[in-house]
Amino acid sequence: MFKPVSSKLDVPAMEEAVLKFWKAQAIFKKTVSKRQGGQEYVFYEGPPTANGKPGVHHVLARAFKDMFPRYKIMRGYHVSRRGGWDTHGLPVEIEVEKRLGFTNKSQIEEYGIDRFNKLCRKSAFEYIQDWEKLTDRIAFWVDLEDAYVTYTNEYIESVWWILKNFWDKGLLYQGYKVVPYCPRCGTPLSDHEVALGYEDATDPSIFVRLPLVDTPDTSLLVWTTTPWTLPGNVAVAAHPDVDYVTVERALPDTPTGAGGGSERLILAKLLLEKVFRGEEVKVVDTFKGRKLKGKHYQPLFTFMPPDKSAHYVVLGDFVTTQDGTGLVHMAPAFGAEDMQAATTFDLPVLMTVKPDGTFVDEVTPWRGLFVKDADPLIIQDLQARGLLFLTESYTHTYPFCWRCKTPLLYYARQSWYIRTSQFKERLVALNQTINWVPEHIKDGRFGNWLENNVDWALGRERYWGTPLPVWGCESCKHQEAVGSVKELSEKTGRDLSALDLHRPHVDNVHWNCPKCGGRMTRVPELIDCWFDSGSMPVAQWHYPFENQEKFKEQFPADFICEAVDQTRGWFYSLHAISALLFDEVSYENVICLGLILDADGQKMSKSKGNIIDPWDVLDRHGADAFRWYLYTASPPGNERRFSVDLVGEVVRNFTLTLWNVYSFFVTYANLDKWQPVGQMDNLSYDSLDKWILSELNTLVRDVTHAYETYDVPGATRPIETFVEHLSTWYLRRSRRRFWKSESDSDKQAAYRTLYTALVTVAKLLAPAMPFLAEELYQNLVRSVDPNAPESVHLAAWPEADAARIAESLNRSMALVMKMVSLGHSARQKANRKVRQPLAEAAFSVGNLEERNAIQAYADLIADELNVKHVRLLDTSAEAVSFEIKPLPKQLGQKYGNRFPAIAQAIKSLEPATSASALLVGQTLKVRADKKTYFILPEEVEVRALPEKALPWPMTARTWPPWSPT
RNA sequence: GGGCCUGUAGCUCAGUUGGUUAGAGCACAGUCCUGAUAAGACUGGGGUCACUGGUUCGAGUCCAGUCAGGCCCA
Repeated sequence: MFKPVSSKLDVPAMEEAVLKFWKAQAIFKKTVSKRQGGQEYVFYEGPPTANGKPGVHHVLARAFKDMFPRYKIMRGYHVSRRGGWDTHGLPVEIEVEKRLGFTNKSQIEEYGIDRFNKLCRKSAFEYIQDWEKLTDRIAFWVDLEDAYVTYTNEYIESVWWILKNFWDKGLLYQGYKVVPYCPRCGTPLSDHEVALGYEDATDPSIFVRLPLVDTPDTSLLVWTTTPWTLPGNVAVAAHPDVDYVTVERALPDTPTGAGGGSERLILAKLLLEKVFRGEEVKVVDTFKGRKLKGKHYQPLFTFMPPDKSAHYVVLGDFVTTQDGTGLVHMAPAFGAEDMQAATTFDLPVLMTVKPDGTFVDEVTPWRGLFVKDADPLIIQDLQARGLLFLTESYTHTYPFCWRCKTPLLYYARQSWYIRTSQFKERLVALNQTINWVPEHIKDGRFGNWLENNVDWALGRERYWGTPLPVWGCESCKHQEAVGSVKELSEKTGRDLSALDLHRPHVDNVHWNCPKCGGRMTRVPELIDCWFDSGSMPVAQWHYPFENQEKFKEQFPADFICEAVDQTRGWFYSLHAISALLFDEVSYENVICLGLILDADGQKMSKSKGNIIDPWDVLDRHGADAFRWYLYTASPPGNERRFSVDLVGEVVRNFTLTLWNVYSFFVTYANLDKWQPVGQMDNLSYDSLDKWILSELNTLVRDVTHAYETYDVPGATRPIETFVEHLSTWYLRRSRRRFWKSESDSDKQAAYRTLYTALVTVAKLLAPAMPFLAEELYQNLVRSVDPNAPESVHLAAWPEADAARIAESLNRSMALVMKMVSLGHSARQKANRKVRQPLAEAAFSVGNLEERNAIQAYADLIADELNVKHVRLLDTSAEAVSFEIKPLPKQLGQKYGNRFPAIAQAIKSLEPATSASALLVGQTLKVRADKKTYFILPEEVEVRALPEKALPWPMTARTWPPWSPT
């Protein structure tokens, strides 16, 4: 006996019961332990920060992360699924700062870094119980008991080992980085902070002449909205492949008395109109930008003598012809691209501005003046010297400090870098071996990001994070990197194994400089916390200090999965670190998820108040429906609109349909005391059984293939279609077989077929709907077979039986369903209820396979339509009217632009004559455009129409007339 | 401002290398069925395929541009 099943289903209650069962029997642990020795399948969990409540987007990621390990376990693989927590970084610090009411970094130092970091450590796990509860409820099976935590000494030590490795290879260096910087607060701002402060601002927009040294009366014309950066100018950039022109223009009289005459200006050809706006200028020369390379110009200002060659034209692809003149003024201290160019071309960096945002003393006229306030004075100066071509104002969005509203400056600060750009080629090549879902990320967003790789800016001037393990001598500047605690102990001669590797403790570790005997002190920086998470393949095992074997076994990952915002985050940091460290990829397959939007397509955010609490969904509709919705609603890479009601639809449409079939089966199987014993081969299956078994095995084949290729909709949507067919066609058509009193072999076959379908569906469903699958499995399998695996998640994945797949049978039944549907439609149109028996349904179908199908299933169709007879029409004899439709695909491709005329000519022929010729395979002769064409039978479609227009719609090659009794 | 993605029915989504009259589910209305009944069958209304232009005999599909939304970067 199966456990009796109510046709009513309380989803959340069922799921809670399954959860209890899993917990009581430690099923998750068994899915790991029972596969010991199986081939390893490696999944990396991208560590979340648990200092905020988990939301719907976390359910999304975890649902997708969960299904593949479950699938692989059913295929016999061993999957560790170790969890992890990301605990460092600015978000944690900001949270604590807010709580303490701090607005400024110096307050943290006054408060004490030690105390501050203790609070951060706590805050990082603020919501850990929420996370654990949700993870449990949605059945994301991940090992949280043994999760790695990025703030542990072991983790940090492994990160240090990586950094030391990079140091030894010469990949770690100190350089300038241009950062958004608030001169009032005296601190750089993170991207996150910059994003808070964008406002519309009006700045000067000026065009300036830079006279060429060796070409008289000729100047480069450059454009800037930050005149204060001009004293820092060291070069001008031009695009090598853009067309530039030299123009000649009459020089107006000027206040300086330089009146009359003419001048020559150089600028991009495309921007002529924008710059001169109708002024008559004469183009005297046109050339590619690369011709300008190396041309020297007279510096605008000479306050600071450059220590390297400067004031000439360099070439760069970053130059655009959107605005300005196509010649870009470069001040490396005040622009990221400028700094990049300075590195590339070995240009000097002129620091004309002090950290408080005022000019240095060398800039004599404006010394001590806030740079933005100096803009008008600089413009005046240029004007007076005849160097100003044009000045106006320009409104654009510009970042301001979110605390104090001071305009931010882009300002060069010293920072630490990793030479990733040196490995660009390898990063790109390795990426080509990764399977990206969706595919466009590989060469699109991620590929572009790698192509434009710049060195990884590693340093952070913060408190709560992994300290950069570089010590420098206070006197001779000698620097050393430290790769382990042991090494640190050896250097200091003290046992430091108990040292907390965070600030401020590591800052208090000193030793004597081996070069000069001076004091070695750690550099102040922490590292970017993305480096922490990207180190996870190594650091989660405390490799290489421990777990050598474990690491080898668990690297690289077969599968990772995160949302698209991780392209430059975790996806990159994992990729970059393993490429530099091992010259290998760290993941082979990756699903990159789109973001979740609210029902109006807006991003969910706390400030908009449009956050959906995942518990609202779980409590109403359960985890299975939630997961199923996420898998089936749209492809994983798409953004998705989300609402609680959409999940409810899954329950009504899919869960309940399947449940109805299941409860029907259990009800009647119990009445008949039917048990799934004996062989399934020696039963007399009827055609319906054979069909649904064929569909079932097709389903197994397709779903398996989809799982193997990380195609989530392909692994789920077909199950919906199958269950729909199982319920509304197989079961509806087979009910009488279950009801009848005698227990003949037909009934046995029906039970066996339905049972097989349900059990197989339960298994196919297990990775996606783990609860419902378990519920079905326990009752259908475990209750009758105590030797079966204890859980569906320990069962073997079904194998498709190719011998049972009959594609032609699948096609035939699809046709039969369509015929029946047309029959119903005809009844409806003619107002003949199904209850009223009719004498005959006659079908006109074209090809032989379809004719055979209708004959084979004539009884079924007759029963379904309540007619005495099903008959095939003999088109040539019975259908007295024809329509000839030219097929554009065939004729269009063959005849191109003559197609419309030919189509017209075909239609104007007498249809009956054409049809009779075509139906016996003859060609059709038509004249169009004074030419003769021979139309082949396969190039047109012959439609048979009933003699008089009947009131139901025709579909291609098919129509069912009826004759009332 | 740049890169990538998205835009098809009220909602969620399909739509093959360009090819007949653009589909499905849900929702709504009507009819039927009823020994699964919070299920099922059929019908109907509902679309300027975001917009503009181009290529083509033919564009939801290809190209260019615009608009809207999203993410990342500046």
